[in-house]
Amino acid sequence: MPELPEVETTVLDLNRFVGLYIRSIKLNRNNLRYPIPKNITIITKKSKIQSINRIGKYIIINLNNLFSLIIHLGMSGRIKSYEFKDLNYREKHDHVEIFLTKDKKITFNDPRRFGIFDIIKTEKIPNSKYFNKLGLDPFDKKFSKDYLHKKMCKSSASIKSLLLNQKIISGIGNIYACEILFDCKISPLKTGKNISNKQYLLLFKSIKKILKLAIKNKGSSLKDYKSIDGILGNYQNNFLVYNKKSIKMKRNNKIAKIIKINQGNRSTYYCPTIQK
DNA sequence: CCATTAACCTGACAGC
DNA sequence: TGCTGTCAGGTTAATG
Repeated sequence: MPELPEVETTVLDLNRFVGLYIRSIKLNRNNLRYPIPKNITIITKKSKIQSINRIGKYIIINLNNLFSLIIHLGMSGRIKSYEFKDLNYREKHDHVEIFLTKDKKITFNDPRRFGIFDIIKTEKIPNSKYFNKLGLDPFDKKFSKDYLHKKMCKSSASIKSLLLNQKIISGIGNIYACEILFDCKISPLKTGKNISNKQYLLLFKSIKKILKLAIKNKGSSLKDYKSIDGILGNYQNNFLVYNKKSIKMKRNNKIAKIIKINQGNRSTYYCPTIQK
C-alpha cells in the first residue's frame, strides 16, 4: 500500500507522540514479514520517544535508550492511534500495541502482514540490513539529477522498474512511479540508457513535484490507507493515469487513451500518445 | 545485468 | 448466498 507520501503523512501525525514514554509494548503475534524480536518489550519499557523520522518507506522511532524501532508498512500496514478510546479496545490485525504515557495507545495494524516491526541500535541503522543497500530518499539533500543520471543511464532496465528499485531511490512505489512518468511525459517502457540528459532533469523535477503534491494532500487512499486517526488522503483524486481509462489532453481537448500493461508483475498505467 | 515467476498474506470485488 | 478467480500503495529469492 503505502509509498513515500503515505509514510511521510504517518510520520508527521506520529510526531505528536514525541516526548511521551513507552509504558509497554504488547505483541499479539510473534512475526510479520520477519520475526518480531521477543525482547522488544523489555528493551522499550520506560523508554522515551525522542524523535520520529522516515527514510524511504521506513518509519524510524528513536528512543532515548540508544535503540530505534524500525517499521515498514508493507502493502496493507497502518499505524493507528487510539487516543480517546478504551485502552483494552483493539481491532482485527492490530498485531502490535504500544501503550504510551498520558493514556495514549498506538497500534501496528496489517492485514496482509508484509510489514516489518523491528528494533535495532540507533547507531547501527545505516549498516543494518534495511538501510545498507537502500538508495537515496528523494528528499535527501544529496538526491539530484546527476545522482539519477549516474545510477540509471547505463541500465537496460525499463525506467518504470528503475523507479521502483529501492536500491536506486527509496520511497517510490507503483502508483507514484506511473504518475511521475506521466508528469514528465516519459514512456515507462523506455530503458535507462535511452533516456536523454534533458529527460533526466525532467524526471528529477517530476519526482519531487508529484511526491510533494501527494504529501500536501496527505497521501492517497484506495482501500487500506488512512492516517493514524482514520482520515483519508486526497491525492487519489489527482491521479491522471493510475487506474484511469483516458485523459483529456490540454493541447487540443481531445481524449487520449490510457493503457494498462504489465511490467515485472506490476500494473503500469500510461498514455502512449503523450508519453514517449 | 535483467526479466520473469513465485512466494509471503488477507480482503474486496466481479461473475457465475 | 455461496463459490471461484483476480487483483491490490511491497519486497525478496530463485531461475533462465
